[in-house]
Amino acid sequence: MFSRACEYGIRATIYIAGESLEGRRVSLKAIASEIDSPEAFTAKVLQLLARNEIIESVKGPSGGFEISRKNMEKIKLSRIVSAIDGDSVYTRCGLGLKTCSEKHPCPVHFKFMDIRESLRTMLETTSIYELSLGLNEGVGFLKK
Amino acid sequence: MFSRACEYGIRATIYIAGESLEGRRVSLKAIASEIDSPEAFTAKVLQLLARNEIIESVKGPSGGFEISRKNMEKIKLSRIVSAIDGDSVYTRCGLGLKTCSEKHPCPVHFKFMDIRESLRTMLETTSIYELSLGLNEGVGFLKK
DNA sequence: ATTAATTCGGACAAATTTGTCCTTTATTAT
DNA sequence: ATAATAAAGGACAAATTTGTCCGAATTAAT
Repeated sequence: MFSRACEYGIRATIYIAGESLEGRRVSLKAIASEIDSPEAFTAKVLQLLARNEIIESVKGPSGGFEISRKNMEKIKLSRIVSAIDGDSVYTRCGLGLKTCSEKHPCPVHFKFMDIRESLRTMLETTSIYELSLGLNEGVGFLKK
Repeated sequence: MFSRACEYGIRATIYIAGESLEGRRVSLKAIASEIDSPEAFTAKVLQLLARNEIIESVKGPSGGFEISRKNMEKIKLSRIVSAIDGDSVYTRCGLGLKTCSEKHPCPVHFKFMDIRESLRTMLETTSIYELSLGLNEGVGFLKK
């Protein structure tokens, strides 16, 4: 569904949000450890998210990553997915046809339409804030 | 969603089915041309499908690939997907967690559940036959 | 000012996926 | 039997994704 990079990105963002809600800024090291991802690779993903203004990064001692309450409410899952994987999840034909459309559908076009559409809706309406809520109450997990 | 190999595999199988319905066995060359895929790579995918008894292959002059009417009705999309991509589409956690489950859910688990489930249902109920029907009437397309 | 902590960014490396080429094997037709 | 045709299969190559390493830049604390 999503690339590894994207999975890490979503997990990292949710974790950062959870900590930000408690007033804590978190380091790369802590993030990679908490979401169980390779540190250096995760750094790249975080850079990308920061450049896309999904999270904020602060250099230097006591630096790290954070996300404002306002942003975690405003930013939806779809923003992260687009930033990392592009829009292929939404637009790519199920069978990989370049020109697939209502007017020129591949054989599975109408079968996939509803599923793709509900995925899109879900991604576009689910906020980071919402996803971070369960975390501190131990309802949702980001690793084993 | 699916790998390239899987996309080619589905397109190829649907094409073969469409031709088999008209009593024609088709060559690798014809398949690759008709579904607009790289020939040698498509050959590998077809081998895999044949080994999984999704299609039948015949060597020698006037050989090629075909699929019986009975099989195209019996075989569902899910068989092709499993054969080529494995079952990750069904089982892999949306965020890539090894241990995600109802009891130990990732933050998007319940958001994804319905979508994943309807995808599974769709794949498990859609037959090759069904998908090949539109083809010869020009309703569905396998390339531009 | 110096040092230490931390992200940034570039270059590289490994793994996986995608794709090609060529020889072998099976089958048909002559 | 022989030749021609087509898939099978192995080895290799290219592209992409995933992952690592290390020095540079920035910032905070002393």
